[in-house]
Amino acid sequence: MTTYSPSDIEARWQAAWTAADAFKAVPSRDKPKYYVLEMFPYPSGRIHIGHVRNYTMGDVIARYKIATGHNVLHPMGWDAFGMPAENAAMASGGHPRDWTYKNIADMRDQMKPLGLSIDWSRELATCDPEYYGQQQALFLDFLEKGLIYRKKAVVNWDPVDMTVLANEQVEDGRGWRSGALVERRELTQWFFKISDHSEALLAGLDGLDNWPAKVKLMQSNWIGKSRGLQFSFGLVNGPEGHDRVEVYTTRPDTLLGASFVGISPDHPLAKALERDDPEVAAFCADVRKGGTTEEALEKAEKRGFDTGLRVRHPFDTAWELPVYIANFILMDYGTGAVFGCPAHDARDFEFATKYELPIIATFLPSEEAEEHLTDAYVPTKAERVFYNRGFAGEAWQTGAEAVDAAIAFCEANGVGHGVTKFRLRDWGLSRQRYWGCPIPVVHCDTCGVVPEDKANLPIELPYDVSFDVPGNPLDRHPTWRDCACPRCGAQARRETDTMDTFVDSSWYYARFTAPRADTPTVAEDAAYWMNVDQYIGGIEHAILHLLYSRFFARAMHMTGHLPASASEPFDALFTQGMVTHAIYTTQRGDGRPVYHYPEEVTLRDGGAYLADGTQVTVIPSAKMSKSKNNVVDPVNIVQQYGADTARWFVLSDSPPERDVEWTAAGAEATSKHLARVWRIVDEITRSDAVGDAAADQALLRDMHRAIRDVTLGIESFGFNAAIARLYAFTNTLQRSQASVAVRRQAAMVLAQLMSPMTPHLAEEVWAMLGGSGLILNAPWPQADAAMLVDAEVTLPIQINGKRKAEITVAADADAGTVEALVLALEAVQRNLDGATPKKIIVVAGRIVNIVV
RNA sequence: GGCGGUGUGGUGGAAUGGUAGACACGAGCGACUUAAAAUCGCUUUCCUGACCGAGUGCGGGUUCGAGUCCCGCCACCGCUACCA
Repeated sequence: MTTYSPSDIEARWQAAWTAADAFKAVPSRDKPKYYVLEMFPYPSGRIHIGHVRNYTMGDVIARYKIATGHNVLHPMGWDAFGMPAENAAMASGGHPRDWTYKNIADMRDQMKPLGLSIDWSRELATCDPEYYGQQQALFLDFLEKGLIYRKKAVVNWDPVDMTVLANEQVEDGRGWRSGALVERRELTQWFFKISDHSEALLAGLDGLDNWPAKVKLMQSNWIGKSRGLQFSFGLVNGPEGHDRVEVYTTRPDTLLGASFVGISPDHPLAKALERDDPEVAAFCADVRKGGTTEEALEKAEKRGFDTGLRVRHPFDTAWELPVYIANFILMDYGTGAVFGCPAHDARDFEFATKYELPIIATFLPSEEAEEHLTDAYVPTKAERVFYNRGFAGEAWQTGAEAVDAAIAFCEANGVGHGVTKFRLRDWGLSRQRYWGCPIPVVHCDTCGVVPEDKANLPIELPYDVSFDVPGNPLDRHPTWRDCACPRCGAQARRETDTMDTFVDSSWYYARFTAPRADTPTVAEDAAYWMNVDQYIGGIEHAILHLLYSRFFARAMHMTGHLPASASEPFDALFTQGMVTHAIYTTQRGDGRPVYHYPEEVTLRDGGAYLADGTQVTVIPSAKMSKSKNNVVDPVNIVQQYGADTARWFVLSDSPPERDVEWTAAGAEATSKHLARVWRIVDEITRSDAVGDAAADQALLRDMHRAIRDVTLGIESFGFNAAIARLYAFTNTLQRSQASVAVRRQAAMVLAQLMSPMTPHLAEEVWAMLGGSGLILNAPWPQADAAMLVDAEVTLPIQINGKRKAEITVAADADAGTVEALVLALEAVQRNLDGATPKKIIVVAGRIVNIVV
């Protein structure tokens, strides 16, 4: 062979790894274990370049850990349940199962050429009965432990598709697929009691030192802990059965600024009024109909309905406040009722202005400040303000102090009590769909809701279903639904709801430790492999997936499926950025955009043009999207340049947490660089040059520095920095006049340092240079500390902070010596121009600064 | 609205408070070649012929020394949202 030929090299080394069973993970006490996991993919049918980046990062870590003597677990699976499979079945008449397994096979075929160090013997799909049967076992254990319960809940119901929709599937009040107006329906559904663990899930974040602060913050905001006062207003003229309105507030210090009470249209009191008053009913119906999208809410005007009811202020029974039903009050937060304090809340201010309600300031920025407000005054709680209508604490205090004082005062005076609330609500897991894990319970007329016997698991999805009629096919299946009650044996009905697919992904990391076991986990294996040492995935899963997984790990511990030490299952988390690509667009005559494929566009003179010379607008760094014609298909890239080029490119240039832009020129350049490495090595194998000792030393010194820098780069997820360093080391090697023996040694180290990123080329080069065995198993090179120390250092010399000269001195020269040498320099004397230095700062090995 | 992040050459981006622009892309020049491609070498922040000088979004500050720390703005991006 005379040139670098990736297709040949890559196939050969992948076969060698497979033959050696190189990635099979087997527990062993000889080495420390290391579990690296990338978020598993949804089997859409095509891998995306973003997957390549995600899995390459995991692979770099995995291969580096193998080289540093770890026993590595690096598994792969498929998040295989979910709507797209059913949508495909509805659209083209196939079966979700066939569609899914076909996609899995296709994607596996696309992934294998990437040469990832995956233990494929542990592969699983969440739609395998082997997997979801164990998930059903978990469900039953959770149910028994009280971690799951049933309650009525309002859902978005699509009357045409006869299905429940997630919030994000509702667009402008209509179902995203059917376009039908979505109704709010109350259904009895299953819930995980995740809210019981709010405090623990919040506190647990503190220990996650190797998680991005951003993700922890997002979770913390989502859990939403708040401290406030809950109390009730006495109703003066309430309807039958209603003598008070319970409210929750985080600002009890503003109680004397109350000017109205607002209740949600879904509040029991509103519902009571609705029954007798058509006007109230009309208002509530109108509000409920309003769009639920963010934009609609943003623009929605504050609207209220004066019920005519009055409440008494808790501090002054003569003081009465009106009760409004208002469109901006949510039933499912707090108590579904608030007291409005227009002076210190923007929403209440807008509302009060519209309905001409009093605006009473309770605190002001200063004692002299104007009491009449033109806008809500809402400083942060940490700010110290003057309470002109304070009732607890000092006149001058921070909002936080005032809240604490107000709660204490109210409790002492029998007005409500301080409470801690969480925003986090219980996790509804019921989905009225076919392609999901069946909920293993039975409805019996005599026994009620009865859990299935574990012996009957898995409750398998029936294959003989059709999607030609809207609704859940399980609901109308002729036989599957009918079963015997596990308790009394009488004829009963199976639950036809299936589980939210977030359930599937909440414990797969644990299942990977014993993927074929006939229990959800095996204590021994879980104890050995857990926790995940490094988890890698997209920031889009920062909240739900990671929070649910943390909850599941705790619940699995409570039910004996995981050790307590695995309650926080992911020791370290890394969230990687996307791979983007420019969009090329021109305008049609009617002004609508036309998107062009990258291969149709030529770049020249700083502009982009079509073949006919039309100038093209370039939108850089856009998310890849089929409709914008800017998707780069990894399969094409691997065919054209090889997997090593794709892997190297997605890691280079940009820091891993940031987006990286795929450019054809960049891929081309990467490929050339890898070919250059191959050529350098090829030349070394045919050379017999005798170098000089100085060149040998210089090359070896840079080699040891490269070992240090690349090792640090990989360990700190600085893959782009590691790659930059490898370029530099390659340049040094190429230009080196060192002897063949030393250049061979340097080239072998280069191969090792490159091996996590470009494993195939590394193996090839290693073999060419006469390395023994697989480079994969060769121990990671160690930097020799003695080679990292220079005898001399070059220091920049600044005068008043401006660089004016430099000096090379012995590395261990003391400050006095350096100072004398510096002052003697002609360049320094010239720049000083006769002035006397006031002070000379010598930072050893760094810099000299002369102050005049 | 809230929370968070980011602003550095033509481009992607480097820089434990210590020589700003590593490394790469692109561009330019040269060598090799009949020629091109490939390859190799050199140049490439701005101003200047060169020196000098200026320079990390803008304005201040701390420091012997600031891209980095602090204060106040501006712009862009992400997440989140009537959460009482």
